[in-house]
Amino acid sequence: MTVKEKIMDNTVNFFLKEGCRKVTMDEIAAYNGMSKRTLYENFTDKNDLIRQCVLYSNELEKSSYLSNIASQEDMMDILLRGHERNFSIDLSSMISFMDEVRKYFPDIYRQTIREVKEAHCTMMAELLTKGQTEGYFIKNLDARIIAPILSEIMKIAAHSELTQGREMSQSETYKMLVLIYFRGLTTEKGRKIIDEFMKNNN
Amino acid sequence: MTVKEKIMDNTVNFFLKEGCRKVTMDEIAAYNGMSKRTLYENFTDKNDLIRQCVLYSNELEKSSYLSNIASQEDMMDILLRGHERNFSIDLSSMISFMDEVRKYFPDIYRQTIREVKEAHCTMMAELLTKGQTEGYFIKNLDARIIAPILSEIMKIAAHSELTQGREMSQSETYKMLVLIYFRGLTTEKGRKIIDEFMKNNN
DNA sequence: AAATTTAAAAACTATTTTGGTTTTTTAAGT
DNA sequence: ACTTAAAAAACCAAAATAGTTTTTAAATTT
Repeated sequence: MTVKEKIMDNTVNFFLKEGCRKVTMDEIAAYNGMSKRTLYENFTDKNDLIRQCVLYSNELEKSSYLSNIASQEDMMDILLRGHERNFSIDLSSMISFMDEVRKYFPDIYRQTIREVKEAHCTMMAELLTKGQTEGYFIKNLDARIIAPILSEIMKIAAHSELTQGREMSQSETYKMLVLIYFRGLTTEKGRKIIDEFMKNNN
Repeated sequence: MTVKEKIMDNTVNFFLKEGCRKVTMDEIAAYNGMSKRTLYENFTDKNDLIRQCVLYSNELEKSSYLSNIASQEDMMDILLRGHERNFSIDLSSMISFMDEVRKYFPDIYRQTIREVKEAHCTMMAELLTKGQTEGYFIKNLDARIIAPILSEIMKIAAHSELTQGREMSQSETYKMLVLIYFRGLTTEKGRKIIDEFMKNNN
């Protein structure tokens, strides 16, 4: 891991905790245990830093995805394991980070986040197709429509007012939202596995 | 239909088209073909007008729902017919109207829209339960969780950036989002009907 | 141990952002 | 049409912050 990567790895976490708008370069330098000078030797300015952090976290996600695919695992395993991970981590901080970028760094948003989203949709589409060829999902689905819907659905559980003021947990909501949607995509074969999973996880 | 109801009926449409924030009382009076004086004889102020318009449109929806229920129709018919209507009307204007109320008339939002939403969720929950007792939906579902999720899901199709910049229609998106989610809720019996419907509507 | 390199700390400036004030415009209500 | 209240815009001063430069300290090399 290069110095630059270390900085990005560190700073992404900082951004997720504190947001990127109100965080100052002094604070970032302090958080990384270095002087501003060193920071500026690695990144031309704050925009550059944020942009590269976004790209970096996308790379991490992508490589995790690739290793999942490469492992040639069963589609349903990938799905349910990913699902378990998704509602254990704090998706909402990532989402509000993204929202802040859109609002206060529109250039970065246009250039970077859009393509990150595209990448995400591409992954989803590939997974979907894999599931179809393995016989878990019904055939008459257009991946170009379903994939962005999936991205959107995942966002709601974390983001919306669904959980606020009600007596349901985020993981409960996530399950009923995402798992039920996936159940809607399944064939008999896939449904069995999801129903089994739900039986063991309620 | 009383004068007051006529005004509300008219003004709701106006609000849906133009929003309620920037529309002036002068414009509303003109739109209704009356003087401001007549308007103010029926509503104490703009807040009152907006509040009553919200309640009125909710009443309309509710009575349509009640007549559906009263007709003792098959659950799946209600669902699929309602679904067809939903993606033919312009849900998005209703949603942005609601958003404007939340933003600029928070008092009305707290007092009125919240209970409208509650009413909507109650209807959804009732429909869900009906569907369960009729054997279309799986049993192990908590209506208090599913109902608000359904409301939320319907919003996405109309509202989000899903349809923007992509080559898919809103109705296509709505179908793949809402119908697939419902499909996820179904038993064998309900699934047959949805699959039949999808076969005839693609 | 002196010299050299490296990076942190601190100091500094030039922009940006923010908070508060006044003026102007808009729109409610009579 | 008129009055009044409230919202928006324009404006300014003060604070905060990005980015640069200088100084200090510590590690490394010779």
